[in-house]
Amino acid sequence: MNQELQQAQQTFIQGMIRISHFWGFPKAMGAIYGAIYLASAPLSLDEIVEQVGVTKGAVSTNVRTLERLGMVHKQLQLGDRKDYYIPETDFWKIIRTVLREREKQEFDVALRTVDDSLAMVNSQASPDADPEDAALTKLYQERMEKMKSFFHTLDNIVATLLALDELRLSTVQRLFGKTTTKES
Amino acid sequence: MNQELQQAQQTFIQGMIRISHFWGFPKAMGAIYGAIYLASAPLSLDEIVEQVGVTKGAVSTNVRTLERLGMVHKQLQLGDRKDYYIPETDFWKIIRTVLREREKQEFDVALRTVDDSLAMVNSQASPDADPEDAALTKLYQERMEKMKSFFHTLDNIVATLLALDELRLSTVQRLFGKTTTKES
DNA sequence: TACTAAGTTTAGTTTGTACTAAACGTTATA
DNA sequence: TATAACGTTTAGTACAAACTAAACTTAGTA
Repeated sequence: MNQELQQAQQTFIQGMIRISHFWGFPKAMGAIYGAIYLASAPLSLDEIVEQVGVTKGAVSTNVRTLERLGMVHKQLQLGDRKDYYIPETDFWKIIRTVLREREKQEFDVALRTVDDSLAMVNSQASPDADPEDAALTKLYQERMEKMKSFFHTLDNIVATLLALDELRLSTVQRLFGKTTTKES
Repeated sequence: MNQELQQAQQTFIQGMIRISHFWGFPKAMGAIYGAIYLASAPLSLDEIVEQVGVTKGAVSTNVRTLERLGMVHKQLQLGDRKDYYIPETDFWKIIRTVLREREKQEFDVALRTVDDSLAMVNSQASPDADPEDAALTKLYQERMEKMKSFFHTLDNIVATLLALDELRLSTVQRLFGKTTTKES
């Protein structure tokens, strides 16, 4: 590979590292995806090690996370014990998987926690002898209820996105400036 | 404050801690917002310290971040040197500020990095003597271009959200299940 | 002009987490 | 059945980031 290409690849991978880190994923994960994304052929674990410069162990775990998030796909070859990886290049698909695999659970937990604390307030046995407590109860109810319904709205938005099949998604794309769909 | 209310508050704050951590913010930040959000009156720094149980220094820096993100507002009182804080309770507003303050910059950086590496590929001086390099150049161009336009689309979506004023935003809310607008 | 009451800054510590190095399992091959 | 070629797991390390404790402003007050 000539110098310029190599440099372009390195810059690109640096970008992926930064993005990965920003979103709270391991930096190596971004680098690995970058390497796979710019590979002209499916990459084996050792080839990734070579290109990215982290140990096999780290690549092993990170590439597995990438697969769980639907960002890469394992490709086995008959008569070859190595695992090969190819990139998922449909970013809308990736977003949906990530939302399902990572965000959704955490949304649910957040929702549930607020629900729980609201339930605690509502289920107060004694009818607030202290007038100050009565006022506080009312405030808690209002504030928690407000956050609860906000989370519900978010949850609905995410659920809607997840329910959209690829065809419908292209509507979103058209709305906001179409992404090239042409595949290499 | 009676036992049940206190427990509800603690549960709620735990939830805020978790959410904060999940989104890559300091845990104390979530706790502090939780405390301010459930306060019946503006809280001073020392009151926050007392309720959340972290040192003044930490509260000072975290509360400043919260203010920058538009999640709380400083409220000064005449003849009182203390700073008091009240919560921003319009979550859509918060989302917009956070997008502007935090996400937007990072999006831009991501976009620029991909642009840069694509530029490197495009500006290759020599017209690829090696046919393998020529093929790789084409691949790089296609893949990088694809990601670039994806980021552009995302950028447009964010820009659109930021451009929406509150009135328009309520449309979004109505679409996906309305959030209580009533204020306490 | 010293003293107090506030918020901020900083040096040092703690802690969580990603990574390394190496041991480990497993499967194919000689 | 030993050896080699894989991927995985684990014990230990390194590092970044958040927090603590305390020094440092700054402004108002005795």
